[in-house]
Amino acid sequence: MIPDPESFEERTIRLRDGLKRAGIKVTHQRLEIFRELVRSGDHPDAETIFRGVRERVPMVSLDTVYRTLWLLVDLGLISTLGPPKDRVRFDANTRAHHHFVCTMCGATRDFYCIEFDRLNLPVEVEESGAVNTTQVEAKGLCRECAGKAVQPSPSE
Amino acid sequence: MIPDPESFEERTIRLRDGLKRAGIKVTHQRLEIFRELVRSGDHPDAETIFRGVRERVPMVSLDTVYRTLWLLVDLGLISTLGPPKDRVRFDANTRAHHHFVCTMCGATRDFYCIEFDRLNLPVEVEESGAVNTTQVEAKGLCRECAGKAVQPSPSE
DNA sequence: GTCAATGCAAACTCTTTGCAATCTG
DNA sequence: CAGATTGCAAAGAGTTTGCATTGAC
Repeated sequence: MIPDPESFEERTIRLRDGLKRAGIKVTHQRLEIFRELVRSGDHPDAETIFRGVRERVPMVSLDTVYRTLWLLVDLGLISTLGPPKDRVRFDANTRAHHHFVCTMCGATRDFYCIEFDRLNLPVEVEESGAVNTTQVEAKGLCRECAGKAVQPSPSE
Repeated sequence: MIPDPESFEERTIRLRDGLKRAGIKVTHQRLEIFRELVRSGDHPDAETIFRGVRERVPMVSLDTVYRTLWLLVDLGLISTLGPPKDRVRFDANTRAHHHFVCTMCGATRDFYCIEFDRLNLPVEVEESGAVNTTQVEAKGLCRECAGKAVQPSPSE
């Protein structure tokens, strides 16, 4: 089982480093919020992180959790699942299919590829649960956004 | 280019059929909301669908759009992107990785597979945009949910 | 000591719900 | 015609913001 390519300690150091490099203060709350997120195997929402952090930092408030998480997203130290700040989106396609997702605008288009419908997964995945289907998400810039050609803030 | 395995007309018929079979009335609004969703190549949120439908059914209201969309989701005629009714979820893992997602509780765990990081895509995908990375989402039941062993309503 | 960061509470946005009027089958 | 469905408006949830106090550097 390969749970993590980076240890807990390594990640904490990476966080401190990332914050300092951006000239941002390393507070107790930020550390604990990040650690709570790292510790959680699945990918929790803000409220779940909040509850976890509160056990060690009882004074922490939910809005600090939100602010910290978005700060870390902006710094590229963490990310969100799916398009950032999602509203619910709907899909009229009930067939097995895959998605092209624009990382800029979030536009998502279907494509088909039978091979992708049931990919051969690494054995460790079985530890998480029983897989029924696989779906590929191809991420990139859609034509419209590529046309705009406005590079978002390059982080490095 | 294989834009759609099913034509617009076929899908409309499928909708009528699905509604009737469930003993649910086929209203003008439901038809138009569904058609608007089918027409849209990317996967719109409720408000976008609302704006589109309103051009042809000016009286339609946003809450009807929501109600209809969730109705169709319940009937299995459409689906949502990502876990239904999502809050924003966060990911502390900045490395290339893939996800196991539980279709029941939404728990999402990372796994690693270098082959999946850059899959060979069908050529038509290029029409949507320039792909940078590929990410695999393996869907199934996590151990906890499998333990509960409560089968959700089997649709067929 | 200075200025960013926090906690609180109120605001905001997206989504859902209750009810009388309307429309489908 | 009966009962489901709609539109309206108001409520609910999740998330964000303004401001005085607290804490990191």
